[in-house]
Amino acid sequence: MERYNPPKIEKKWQAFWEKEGTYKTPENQTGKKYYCLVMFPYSSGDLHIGHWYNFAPADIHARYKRMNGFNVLHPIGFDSFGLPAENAAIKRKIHPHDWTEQNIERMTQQLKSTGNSYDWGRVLAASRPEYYKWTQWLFLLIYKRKLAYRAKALANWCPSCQTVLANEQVESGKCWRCASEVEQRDIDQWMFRITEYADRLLADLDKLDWPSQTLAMQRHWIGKSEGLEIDFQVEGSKDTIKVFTTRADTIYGATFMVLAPEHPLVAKFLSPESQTKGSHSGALSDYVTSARKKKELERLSADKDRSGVFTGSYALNPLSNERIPIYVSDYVLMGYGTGAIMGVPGHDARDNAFAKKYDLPVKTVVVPAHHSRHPELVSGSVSEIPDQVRNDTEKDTGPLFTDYGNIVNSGEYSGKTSEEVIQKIKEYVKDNQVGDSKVNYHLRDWVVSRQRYWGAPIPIVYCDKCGIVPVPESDLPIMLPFDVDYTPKGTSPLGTSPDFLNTTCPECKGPAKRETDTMDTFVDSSWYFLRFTEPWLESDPFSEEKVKYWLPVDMYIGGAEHTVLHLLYSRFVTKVLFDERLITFEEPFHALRHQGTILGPDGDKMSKSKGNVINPDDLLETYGSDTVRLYLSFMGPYDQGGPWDNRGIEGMYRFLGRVWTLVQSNMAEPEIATESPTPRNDKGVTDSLRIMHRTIKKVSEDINILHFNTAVASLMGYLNYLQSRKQVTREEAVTYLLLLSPFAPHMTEELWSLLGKKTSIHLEKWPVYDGELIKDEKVTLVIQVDGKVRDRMVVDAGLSKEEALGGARKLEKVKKYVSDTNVDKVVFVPDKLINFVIKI
RNA sequence: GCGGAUGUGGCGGAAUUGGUAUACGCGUACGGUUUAGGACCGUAUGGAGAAAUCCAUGGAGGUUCAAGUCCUCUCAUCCGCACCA
Repeated sequence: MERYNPPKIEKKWQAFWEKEGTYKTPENQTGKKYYCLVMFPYSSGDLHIGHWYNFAPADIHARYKRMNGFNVLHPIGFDSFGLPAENAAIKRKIHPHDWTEQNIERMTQQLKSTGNSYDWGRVLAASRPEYYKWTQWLFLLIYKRKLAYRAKALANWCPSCQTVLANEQVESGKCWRCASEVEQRDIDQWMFRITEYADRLLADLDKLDWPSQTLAMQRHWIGKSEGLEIDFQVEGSKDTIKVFTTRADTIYGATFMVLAPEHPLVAKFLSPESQTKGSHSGALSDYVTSARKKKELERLSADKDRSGVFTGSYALNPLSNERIPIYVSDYVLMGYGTGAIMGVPGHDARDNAFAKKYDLPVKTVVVPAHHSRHPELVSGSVSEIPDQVRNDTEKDTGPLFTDYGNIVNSGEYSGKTSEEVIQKIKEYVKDNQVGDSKVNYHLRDWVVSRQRYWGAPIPIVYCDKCGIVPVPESDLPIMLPFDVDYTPKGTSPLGTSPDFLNTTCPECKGPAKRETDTMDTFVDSSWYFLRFTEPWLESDPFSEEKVKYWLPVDMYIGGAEHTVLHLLYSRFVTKVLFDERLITFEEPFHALRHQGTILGPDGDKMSKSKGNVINPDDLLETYGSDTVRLYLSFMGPYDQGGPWDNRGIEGMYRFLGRVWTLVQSNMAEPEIATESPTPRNDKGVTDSLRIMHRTIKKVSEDINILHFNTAVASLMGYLNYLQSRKQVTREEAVTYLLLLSPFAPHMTEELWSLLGKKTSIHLEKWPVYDGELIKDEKVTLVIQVDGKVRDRMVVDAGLSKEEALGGARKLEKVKKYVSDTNVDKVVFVPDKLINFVIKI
């Protein structure tokens, strides 16, 4: 018998599969389908252990589905546009295109060495014209539907790299690359109107089989909040200040107003005519200037210290008619709501802190509901929650109470609940035209333009006569020019290519200039799952018929870091395509799972500086892909990850070695190497048959729900059994190899062929278990007295209560505690336990 | 602060509907095999105790004949978001 030599057999079978097209996606679109997708990797040129952990278990799942008769689509591709290519280009003096293609080449080799069952005929790369042509098409479609627009928007700007940064490239206010402080700049940007889909994106989350934390994060990101917009009149002026509030019930507690420094009215207060009114204008002007200059980081870190300034003006509360001072403070953000708030220090923590700092009055208008029987509170005759009716927590917070409760000190509204008063005030402001209902979202429109080279050019032309003109679809792709100066200089590199920049207007044929920004790479990845259904298609981005068959994705597996952006953008794009009637579904990913994070052996996050990085290429050389796949499956729950254990992987190698030996020892004994089913003995089902069918059941169910660790444990248990018996029938060997084949595709293929099989094990049918054969004939009955285990009895399954009791009472250990007279009652759970409950 | 999770041997972790806690692997110990080491095979392995037994699933209560599992409170760790009015 040859020794188990993974490098040799793995290369052999990888070549075989490629030659035979073993994993080619079936073209017939009849029968059940299964689309198993992993998040296509960025073409970094290095397949790290995190990729393996994402891809190998996903492949195990896909293989299982394939063997269960599904038409499986399990593709791979490259998310190959993006900033690192430009950085590499500058650093290594190699063109981003060449760098990217080299990386794709190298990663392809690495991916092939995993043994994953990809259909290599379907590889796509976002940076290739045949793909980005259709990304541009998508842009045009979104533009046509009036969901793309150009507007000034604040962008993260790195003054050192001279470029705009995406939000995810800003780490606590600093550039991820050079750690310079990031500035906010107003730049003309292309935006997608994702906010128009906010409600649908929120509502449809309920349809999805996604991890709860992912759903929660998307809900939070969309951040729907329902409230009222209410107008406050500025005293002695025609101006009104509109505020947004979700707590209209607290309006009688408003003792001041706050405007964001960027609020349009602030400029008015600074105007010469206003300045004559008071002495506040100098301070106001200084404050506003400094607040506007403040960098993102400072504003964020200023959360403890409330700063602000009085404008000198007053506003009138539309309900109470009270006169309240107007302040400016940067704790109010222009970007949310109306950029103005009513300050309710009795019932909002931030307003409370502000009031304390500037010595503004705090007024209690809501009291906890459990004090509602306190007559003074109900009548509204006290201005604060009396100490004697406060509980300990409330005493700590002083006059601050932020929950809903009962309304006091609020005129005709006193004595009602918060909910009732919110409703009443809504009616009041509508009737009197001082406000209306309003829904706000935290979700912002998606800024899709990037002032960078390595991305898909935005297919727009600027013409002096015709304005913004979309490029006709027939002119796509707008090729990314090769010969440009892509060193960062503050404007888009595409502008340095005159051939690219200068064009003719598609409408008037006059001279025009192209848009020089490229698209956010998240646009590339927002639709790639559709393209996989027919990546070679030249006439369209996808065929409606193929997409109808394959989509939505049945199982989407990838890192939790894409929980918000990629997954939200893909959902948005899918809904746009649905509205255009190009597809028939509204959600792209039916089931979603995230693999956990693998930590270094020391339990820390892997990093080069800590030297705790596990390199899969080294593992491959030592143990082979099958061992790595098995280890990744076995190390723990898939969504949990955890520290790498160098000794653990040794155990997996040993396990495979034992399988290797055991299956081959069977072949040396032809007399038991029969393919006929294991015979039943006279008594019925043999142990070996029962254990086999139980293993089939357990492994099948576990792979189906991605519980790879317990599936492997059960395969190990079965192996231990077979090994203890010291002989294996051919049927057992065949079944064992089939069950193991998704985990260890190379070794099982080798042993399969050594068993004399001529076709690939991976195209075989998955074993089916027989429910009748897994039932026990003998069961262990647990005998408890007062809930404590005292003994056990092995009995025939289905034994009656009477018989079981009779047997149990004869046991010595039971007799010690149980007499004929001291039993209060007996609990009997068939085939499980007897519990004697003793009289007290 | 808000949201989502997790807590079980020396370690990674198992455990349908509440019903044998610690499957499987790692490590360790002893034995076998081997010229030796490694590899391999076998046995044992939660803690205390001579034993009978008792104690153990972060902690404290509760429900139940019975709780890792259900309920209440609490502590710790991880992740995400965060001046969102």
